[in-house]
Amino acid sequence: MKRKKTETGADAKTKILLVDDHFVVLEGIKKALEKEEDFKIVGTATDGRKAMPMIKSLEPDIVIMDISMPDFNGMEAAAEIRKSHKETAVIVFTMHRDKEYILSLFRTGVSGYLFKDESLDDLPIAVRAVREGGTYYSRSAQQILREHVQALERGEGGKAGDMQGRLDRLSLREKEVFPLLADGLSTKEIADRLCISPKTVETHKYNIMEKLEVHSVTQLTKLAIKKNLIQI
Amino acid sequence: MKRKKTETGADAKTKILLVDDHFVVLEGIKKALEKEEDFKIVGTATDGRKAMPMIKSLEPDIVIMDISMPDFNGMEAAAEIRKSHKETAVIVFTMHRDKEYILSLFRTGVSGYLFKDESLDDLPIAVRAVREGGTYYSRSAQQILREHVQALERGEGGKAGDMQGRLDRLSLREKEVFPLLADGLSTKEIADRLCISPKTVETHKYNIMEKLEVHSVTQLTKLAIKKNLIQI
DNA sequence: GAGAGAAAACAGGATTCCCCCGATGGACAC
DNA sequence: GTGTCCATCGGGGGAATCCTGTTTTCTCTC
Repeated sequence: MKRKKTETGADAKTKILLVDDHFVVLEGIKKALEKEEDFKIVGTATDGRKAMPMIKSLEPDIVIMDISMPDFNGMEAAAEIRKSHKETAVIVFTMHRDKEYILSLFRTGVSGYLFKDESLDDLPIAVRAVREGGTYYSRSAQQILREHVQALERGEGGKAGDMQGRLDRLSLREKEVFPLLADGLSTKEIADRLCISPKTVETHKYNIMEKLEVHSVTQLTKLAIKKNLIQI
Repeated sequence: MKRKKTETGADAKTKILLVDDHFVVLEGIKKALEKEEDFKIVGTATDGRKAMPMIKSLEPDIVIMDISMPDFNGMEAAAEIRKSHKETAVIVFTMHRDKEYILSLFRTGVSGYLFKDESLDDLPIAVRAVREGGTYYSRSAQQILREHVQALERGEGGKAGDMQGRLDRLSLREKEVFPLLADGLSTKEIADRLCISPKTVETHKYNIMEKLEVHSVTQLTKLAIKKNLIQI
């Protein structure tokens, strides 16, 4: 994504949308970015679901978002954005140092990855890098990526990240049903929430269990906890 | 803790120490409090261990801190502060809505409890309430406390209300069935393993769910993980 | 632009399991 | 010996399960 010089004719400010379920984090990011004159925070949202229509209407250049959020998490949202709004770049800003996350989000094509417990000074730098069409992965994230590539080059990885691969193979809808299921909602409750038939939910459930090769909901729960899709 | 009118002679500003492992949260809190003229943020720390000497040297009136931090978490830090620095009040600012946490911290005598996903506007209000010697629990935290008190008044909780008490009340056989259940074994599998009828296992299951006041196996799973009865 | 493929939605139907209640017999209590 | 708790089992209705289908709508592909 190249810097937009349209709209105002001259250098338009980089439009940024913030997505995080904690207000305090939204405020913290705002504070770090507001002093930069070439940025403009066009909106904030507290989960992925609320963010999607805002991306459509506000057309931000960059979305900065967390991974763990209620209702439609960062993994799902990132995939959706990369699919439906290719002009919008995604910077992930999270506490999760999980290799699986970083690799998975790298594969879906997020442009940046920074950690909440690292300095905020990197954030404007990351935004500028991404605005110019580049990427910015924090030192730790980079290191994890590098180690993975090196492992692959040593031929250790052939089919590594086995479970993550299986998780990635879930369809969008399945990724939506999975955490609800793992959190203990009944077929009917999920059906009501998604406004579909219980029979459909059953089918999704069946397919999810097939794809993940598990045979009980509790294994699903443990998996979801491990992947931080639900909280304990 | 009454407002200090010492030191500067006139109305001294309320001295506040912030403790959170995420810089962005520290910045967010700063932003929410800096505009208040009667507050002064005297320092920040990223975990409980680093915070303790700062409390000793800076003598803050109020410490605002998270629960989950590396090295010396909020629970431990709160207890230590209440023990060694009685003049310093503690406000917990966290994402954890866990009843256990709230009750436990209430017992150790923290003065405030607020959630990260709720409005930041409450934070200055809480600080003022605590400064004047009062307490401030957010709506949700209050509700959880209230429910607990009401349960006690109904005589439901001799000493309980907390999950450990309920766990203790499980019979021997139930304690045996519980982890198997939580680990995802079917009724039949458990029956085979214990050499009893599936129907008996069902009854145990029913009673366990009653005693623990949960309504799905996944909640059982989460509980068992939390109590380290099964591995993820 | 025809065809292949995946995704999402739903239905049928046999089977099994789950939820809730009731019942029995043993142990220990006092 | 009457109470209380524990472990054991059964019944019945309703829900979930496991497959196997069908339909529609996309998106690639060639």
